[in-house]
Amino acid sequence: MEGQETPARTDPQHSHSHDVLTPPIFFDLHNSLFPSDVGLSSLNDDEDYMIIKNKRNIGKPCRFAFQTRSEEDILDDGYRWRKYGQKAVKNSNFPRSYYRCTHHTCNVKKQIQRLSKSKENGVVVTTYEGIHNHPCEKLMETLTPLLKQIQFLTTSTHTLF
DNA sequence: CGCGTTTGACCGGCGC
DNA sequence: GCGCCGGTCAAACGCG
Repeated sequence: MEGQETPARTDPQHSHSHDVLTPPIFFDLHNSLFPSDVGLSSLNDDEDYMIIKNKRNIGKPCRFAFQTRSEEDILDDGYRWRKYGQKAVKNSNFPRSYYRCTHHTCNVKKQIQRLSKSKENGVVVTTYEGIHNHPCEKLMETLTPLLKQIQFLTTSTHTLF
């Protein structure tokens, strides 16, 4: 077929690229924000982010989360992760997976949750917890497109720190 | 054989 | 106190 004008596939450069949809939302110890609830709440009432407060997270390291759109669940952030759990969550068709950084002495964790409710099909919520105490393995060039998207979104919209 | 995933058990917090 | 729900453990398994 040489007249392929509208193949059903999405856009080029895509299959394992992630388009960043939201700026990273930071969660610190003081205002007790839960990024995983961001994904859940946008699942529940299909609305904007609903901030869930007054849960105890004393001693929890800081977290941040953002959404991307991709066919793949895992976005390559340059670190190596080992999966240590997967759970079905309420009001979601897709399970949530739990990853830990493979470096010993580094206990950074992340959650990956795909949301399928509402029209937001193919949106993945990635939540990071903690700060790496070792350098990234991959070259920075491979991460630059992703970082540029995040930086753009951070500066062009108002975020809460 | 080393390393990562899978998967059910387990556990602790929270609400009723 | 009990049951639901989310997070973690760990043994078995898979794969290079």
